[in-house]
Amino acid sequence: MTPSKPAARKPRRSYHHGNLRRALLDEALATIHAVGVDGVTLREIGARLGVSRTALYRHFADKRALLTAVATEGFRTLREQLVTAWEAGGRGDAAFRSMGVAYVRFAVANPAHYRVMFGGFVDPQVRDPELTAEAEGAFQALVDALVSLQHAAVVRDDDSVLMARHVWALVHGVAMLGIDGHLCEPGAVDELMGYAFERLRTGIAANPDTRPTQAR
Amino acid sequence: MTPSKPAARKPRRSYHHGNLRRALLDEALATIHAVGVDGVTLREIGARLGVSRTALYRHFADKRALLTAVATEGFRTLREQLVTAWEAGGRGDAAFRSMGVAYVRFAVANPAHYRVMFGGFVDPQVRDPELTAEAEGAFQALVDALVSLQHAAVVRDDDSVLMARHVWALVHGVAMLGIDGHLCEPGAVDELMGYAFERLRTGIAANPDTRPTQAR
DNA sequence: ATGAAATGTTGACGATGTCAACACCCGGGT
DNA sequence: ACCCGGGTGTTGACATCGTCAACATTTCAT
Repeated sequence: MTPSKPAARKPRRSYHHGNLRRALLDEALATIHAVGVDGVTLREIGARLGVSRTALYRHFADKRALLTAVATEGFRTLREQLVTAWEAGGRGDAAFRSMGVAYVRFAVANPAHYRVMFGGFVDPQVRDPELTAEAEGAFQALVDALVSLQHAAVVRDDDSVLMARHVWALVHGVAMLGIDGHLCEPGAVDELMGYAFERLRTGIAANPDTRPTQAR
Repeated sequence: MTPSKPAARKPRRSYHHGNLRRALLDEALATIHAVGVDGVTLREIGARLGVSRTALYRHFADKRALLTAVATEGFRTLREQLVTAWEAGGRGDAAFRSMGVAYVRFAVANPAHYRVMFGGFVDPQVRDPELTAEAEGAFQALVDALVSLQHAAVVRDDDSVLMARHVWALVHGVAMLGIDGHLCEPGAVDELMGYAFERLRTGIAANPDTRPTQAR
């Protein structure tokens, strides 16, 4: 590509690093956040940690495995923020909305990281089991909240998953459009989220008659 | 990365190629479709066209410019397919749903191309004007359809844009989740689309009273 | 203490994007 | 008819990158 930076080196006392795997993940994430995923270079990351290029190969199979691990951690963080928003918001209607806001905020605040999670850097067709598990964990936070919201209504599990997917697709779409600059006017993301959740709210607990399956 | 293919060369009679720019775009798109965007190599593409690497630089500033052009064409064909679905479907309720299906179908049928359009391969922060225009054209197809659907109701323009963005985020989210394998069960994408559009339908033309003005 | 396993290093290789310098070819002005 | 300028394609070279093989060092179990 284009030129490169001088790469600050950091010495280290012992031959072994201590916890290189952890440090590699942190450094990779920092780099992704700073200059995007294309700026991630095994040599540069190694240099920054005062370690040689290829040291990484004792902890990850290859570059993609590193990015997969970063993506996995992203899903974990995302789930934590979703759960926090849900619980801090009082596990009610407003809390659910607040989950959605937290989701989009995570994506917009860490666009490059979010892209690593969803941008196909990871997954040609073989899905990493840890990544899949963590991604499903984040999704489960949505499902749990929805189920909790509907405790009064009689709903089949399938419907909860479907609703959660609906919400997921929506916030994911808003996040992606936001990241890609398709909602460039200031406040457009928030406005859209407000509109979408208002639309959503009028159907989750209140109107079982608008459900297609008619579960009553 | 890993190995590579022998790269079929194609001779050519005249020194000049004729329409290399067009051929480069087609070949790039074919490669993207076949092996993904990481498989796109200037050398390989050149070889396939019976032309030397760097020939590309007479038609595009660099690799990214090529991908940007591919993304631009993606938005153009997407818009065409959306408009076709809308018109062929009779410009009514069903046609609108059919637009959504067409959108998701385009993404799922051409995942790698779709990723080039949205995956941030293009846009560090500087948005290409042609790309932006074409993307807005595709979005406009949604807005137009929505406005047409609401010809009876009294709606401000802002609301139409907002609704269109809502729909866009939704189908974009469904498409992305589908592409990324987060909806892996067969039929999950269609099921989700059905559910989401059922939800959508009950609010576009019918219920002006569910607009966000009043709470609860 | 000793050998094995874990961890880190160096050297090398092929592939890639890109630049500079050069070669070819077509069309318009004389 | 000439020629010559700009558009188009080529070759050579370079820096960078991911990765492998072979080697060095450290840690740990016995």
